[in-house]
Amino acid sequence: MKTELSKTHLEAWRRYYPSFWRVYAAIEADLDAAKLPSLSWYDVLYQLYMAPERRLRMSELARSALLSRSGLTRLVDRLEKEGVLARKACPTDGRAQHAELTDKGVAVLRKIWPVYRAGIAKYFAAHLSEAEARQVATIFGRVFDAAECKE
Amino acid sequence: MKTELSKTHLEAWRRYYPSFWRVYAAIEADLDAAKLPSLSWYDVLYQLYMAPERRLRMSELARSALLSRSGLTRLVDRLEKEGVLARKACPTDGRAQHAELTDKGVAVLRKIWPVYRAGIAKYFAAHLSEAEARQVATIFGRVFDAAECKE
DNA sequence: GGGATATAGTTGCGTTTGCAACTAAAATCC
DNA sequence: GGATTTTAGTTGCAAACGCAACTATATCCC
Repeated sequence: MKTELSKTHLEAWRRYYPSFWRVYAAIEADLDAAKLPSLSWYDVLYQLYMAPERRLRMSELARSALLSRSGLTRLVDRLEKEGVLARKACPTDGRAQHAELTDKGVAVLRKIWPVYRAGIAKYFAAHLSEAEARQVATIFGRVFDAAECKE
Repeated sequence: MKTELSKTHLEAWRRYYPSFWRVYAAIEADLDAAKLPSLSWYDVLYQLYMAPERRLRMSELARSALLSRSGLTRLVDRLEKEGVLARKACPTDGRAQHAELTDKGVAVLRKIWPVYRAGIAKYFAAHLSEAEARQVATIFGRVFDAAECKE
């Protein structure tokens, strides 16, 4: 595994890293201003929305929503209390729980999305040409896949 | 301010956003495994290291280290307790405090950097050609600058 | 120059998160 | 098939952060 770092690559990181935080904070601020839940909610609900039967096991959800297992447990506690998802025991594995999106969850997702989309457009997409967007997708798709398995 | 979002741009976001979290988590994990302080420490110390006379006002530091003012106050509390920086009253403005990097702070910075650099190389740079790195720098420089002033 | 306003930093408090330890249910192994 | 190990999820606890309120100093404006 190579650990050298060219000046060019370092420069790329030095711009990429803080820009992410700014964009992220700006989008969160917009959601908050619209009295909507934060991106962590959206991430979980969206993963469920995409999943077959709108349900996932807790551990799968933790992985795809980029949270620790304990972090997810607490987040699902809050989401369940709000009624946007429900825990269901897994019929085939007594240890497992499924988190299942409710209709209310779908509705919440649909309320968040316009604001989220506008944030992505304003703080991110507005500064990329179509060609650049394609490149960014390619590059970070690669980065994402490589980071899947640790080390 | 445009808020439409092409499929291409959306796809770019959908790869960019989670890849950042994975890379970030992987680097933090490496730092933690090496019993080194986290990136938030590095960010603050590095900003001071780059600043004239290795010192910055709290509010400047908060902005450049991407933290809220209160968050910075607490972080500087911890850093000061570790002796890697020191608060100094500002001679020209009785309200202001300077955070000033100590020699120990420089030493800590130098201990963190090799691990951080290796993380950037492994999880990020290894997946970008030189040309792509230049483009990423250009693109996210633009994104960063635009996000400077809200709305 | 003195009262109103703005700015710098800190503090109280609540929220969110992760690690490590724990419980319970598979899966493995002899 | 019963003991051991692994896996799924939860819980105790502490760390880190942000918002709103607060204190102290500076600036503005008449």
